[in-house]
Amino acid sequence: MPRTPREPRETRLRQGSRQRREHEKQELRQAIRDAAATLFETHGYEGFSLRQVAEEVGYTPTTIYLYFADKDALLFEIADEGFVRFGEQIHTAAAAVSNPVERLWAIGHAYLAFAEQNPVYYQLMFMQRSDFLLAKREGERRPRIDVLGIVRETVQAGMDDGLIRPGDAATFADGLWAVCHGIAALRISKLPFTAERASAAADMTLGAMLAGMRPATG
Amino acid sequence: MPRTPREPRETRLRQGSRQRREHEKQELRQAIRDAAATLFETHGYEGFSLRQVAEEVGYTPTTIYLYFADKDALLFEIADEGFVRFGEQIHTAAAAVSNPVERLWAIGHAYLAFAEQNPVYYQLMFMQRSDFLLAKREGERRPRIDVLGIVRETVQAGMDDGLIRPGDAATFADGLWAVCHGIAALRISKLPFTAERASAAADMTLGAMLAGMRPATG
Amino acid sequence: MPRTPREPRETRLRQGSRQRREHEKQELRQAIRDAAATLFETHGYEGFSLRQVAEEVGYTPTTIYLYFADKDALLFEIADEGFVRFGEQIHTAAAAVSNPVERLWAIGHAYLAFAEQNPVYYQLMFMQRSDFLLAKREGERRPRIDVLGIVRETVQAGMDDGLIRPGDAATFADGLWAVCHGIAALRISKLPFTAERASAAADMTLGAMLAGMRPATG
Amino acid sequence: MPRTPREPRETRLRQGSRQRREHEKQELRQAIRDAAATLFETHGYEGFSLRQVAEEVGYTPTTIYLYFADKDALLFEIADEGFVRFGEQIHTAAAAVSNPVERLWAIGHAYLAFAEQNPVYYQLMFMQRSDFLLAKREGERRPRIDVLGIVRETVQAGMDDGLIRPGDAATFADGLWAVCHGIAALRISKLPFTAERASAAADMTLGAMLAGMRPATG
DNA sequence: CATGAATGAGCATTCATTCAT
DNA sequence: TATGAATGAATGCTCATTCAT
Repeated sequence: MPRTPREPRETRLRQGSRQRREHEKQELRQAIRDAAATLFETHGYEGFSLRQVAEEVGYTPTTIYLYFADKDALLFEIADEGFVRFGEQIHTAAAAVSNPVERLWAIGHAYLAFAEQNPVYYQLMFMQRSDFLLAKREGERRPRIDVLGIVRETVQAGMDDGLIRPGDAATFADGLWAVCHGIAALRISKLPFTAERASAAADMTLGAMLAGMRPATG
Repeated sequence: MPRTPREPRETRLRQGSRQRREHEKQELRQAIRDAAATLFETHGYEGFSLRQVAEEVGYTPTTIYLYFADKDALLFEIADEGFVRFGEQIHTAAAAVSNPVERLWAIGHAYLAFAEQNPVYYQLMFMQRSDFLLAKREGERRPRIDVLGIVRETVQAGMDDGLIRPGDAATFADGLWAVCHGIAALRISKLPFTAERASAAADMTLGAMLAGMRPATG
Repeated sequence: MPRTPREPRETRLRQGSRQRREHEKQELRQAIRDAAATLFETHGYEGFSLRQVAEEVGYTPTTIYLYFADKDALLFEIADEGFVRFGEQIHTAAAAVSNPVERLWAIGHAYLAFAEQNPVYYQLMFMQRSDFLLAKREGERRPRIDVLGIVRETVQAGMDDGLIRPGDAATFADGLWAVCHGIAALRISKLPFTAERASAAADMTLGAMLAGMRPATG
Repeated sequence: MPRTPREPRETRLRQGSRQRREHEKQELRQAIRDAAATLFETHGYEGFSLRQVAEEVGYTPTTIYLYFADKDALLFEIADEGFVRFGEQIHTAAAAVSNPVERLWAIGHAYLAFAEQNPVYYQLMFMQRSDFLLAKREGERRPRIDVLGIVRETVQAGMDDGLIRPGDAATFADGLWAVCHGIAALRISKLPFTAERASAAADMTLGAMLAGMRPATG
């Protein structure tokens, strides 16, 4: 068996060490994000400070700046992570059904499920720092899924198929967004909306808009 | 850098105090509230500080504490005033029409008009400090109008009259609230929703829920 | 003896107390200025911080802001004090002699004496924060003496009297200023200029400009 | 506020490092010095930081310490370079004329020209860090030209030739230095001295000292 | 009723420097 | 030779709040 030429030992070590370090680095980076999200949840957007994040992860405030350029960059990255996850979940839900109306139901439920399960992210993405939503960053990492675009297309398809009363698809999509956002926001704002009550209101409202089609899920 | 040196805060305060004699004793409380409301509307929730309120009314920060327990109490009164105005506007709009469906249309439009015209208040009341919504403070002065209750009753009346498809009136009311809040919140969060687009989405969605009844107002 | 009507005791007390307080206030204010000047001398302009000033006077950094609006205001006030003292000393020296050339000698010596005796002030006024020199403040306390103007007038008088070779009085005045500033600045910059050496150079140079007139003072 | 989030410092550094391969090993020291000088000229004394220098040359801050003991050492080299250039320019100007008085004129103008064209250097060398002027560091590379010595010798020659009124040559030289430094410093301190006004004052004053000899240049 | 004086906690950010690798 | 990770010390400034008067 021909001996596979190997890198000298030292090089291997160095590479291994580099990988490990890179790994540790990514871990701390994630730890910072997590701590930030936690604190964000605890103290709210206003009472969220880099110092506390640093203390939470057990590092000096200065250290945070080794991983994130500034407070905004950290927040943006959290939001960005949220956008990606959000887009994926919506996309997955939408892809599971083909009938336009059922797909809109699915999207609506996925939207609300995301907000329910990730209130911190949702809050940052759509309530506190909605400016991130459109911010074009230089180093934009992963392409974001255009949720509103998907909804519009689906609405248009539904109208074309005669499943949805004809009208302006964009406006209809906006309406769907508003409904979902309204319910999510009321939930997050800790208004006296139990999950069940929110769910009932959502089904009721979406049902009215989608003309009595039964929800695809639950 | 040739920055014109500022006077220390104290001096600035003293100058402000010259303007104050106009206020009679008991009017001070109201003056504080007014100044607070103005500043709040100008600087928003985060940029709202007791010191600035004090400076604005021409009194010492300490003095504020003679009239309000703390910053939160003052903030609560601002919100409270918002709730009162909000309730009045909704009530007025609702009282103008008797047909239940038309009344719901009217309420919806009044709701959105309030949010559009008083975004800072709306934000405080329903987004930033929604905990105020139900908080019963000792100093609660005027009884608030129970908007959601009115909506529920109106929905129930509509169902009773056969104008609205039978169902749970409370849930229907929640749905209406969610629609309105969703649109208001998207507007306020500066998402790319022009007033026109928001209006169209509102009419579209309310229209779907209220089964094609025409809006009472343009 | 008619009893001089007196203020009620309480009022007298209050006034006394107010005066005392005002006095204490002015004392602390001066203490801050002094501490600032000291630190400025020790650490230089760059290494001069409000926190250190606070520590020096034994108060919290916050307290400084009760007396000065910000760092710049404190520095400005120190410089301002310097300008006043500077102007007075120059003016006094100038007023003591009437012959224009002797007066210029006197002014020159007074200038250098001020710089020698108040290096911190001189440095702030003419080297580090020369922007203060022309800054128009709202609350300008005392009118500053226009030293350069006096020099110009005196030069002009000297030229009119045939004591100084005819020419542009303003340019001549600028030259005198440059000479004095040069010597003062070299001294302050701790260049290897003993006081004697500086004094000799000053007399030599002024002597050349003022055509062999003997210095009015030592 | 929709601020485009920055990359963390580390990432920025890594990008810079791509450009670096061009530097050969031993040239790095010079590269650092060059970058430092540029940054120093751009940001001035206070705004000059090792991190920025490192970023500029595409290396880690730590690396700088392999070439320079600390920030001060790097700063010293910048000043040193300034002293060399300064000495060369003065020397060149002085060598161009042989008559002592003309030579002094030439030196004076060269002095002021250097200050005018390299204000940041002049400031560092003669105002901010005049302690460097005499400091003998180990790494002192090129012998500096003894400008003051040249001036003294030239003055002495002028006195010997009967062109300058007899007196102490060293004191006369000090006076010339003071005049030039005064004008340069007033210019640099941004006092309201236009270049023309400074030039006129210089010619006036030097003229008085050098007894009416015409300037060698312009 | 109102103030003046003062505080302690907090904030984002930058910097020079060190140490193990 | 060079780096990556981390730190500790600063800085200017603002804020809500307290306490004695």
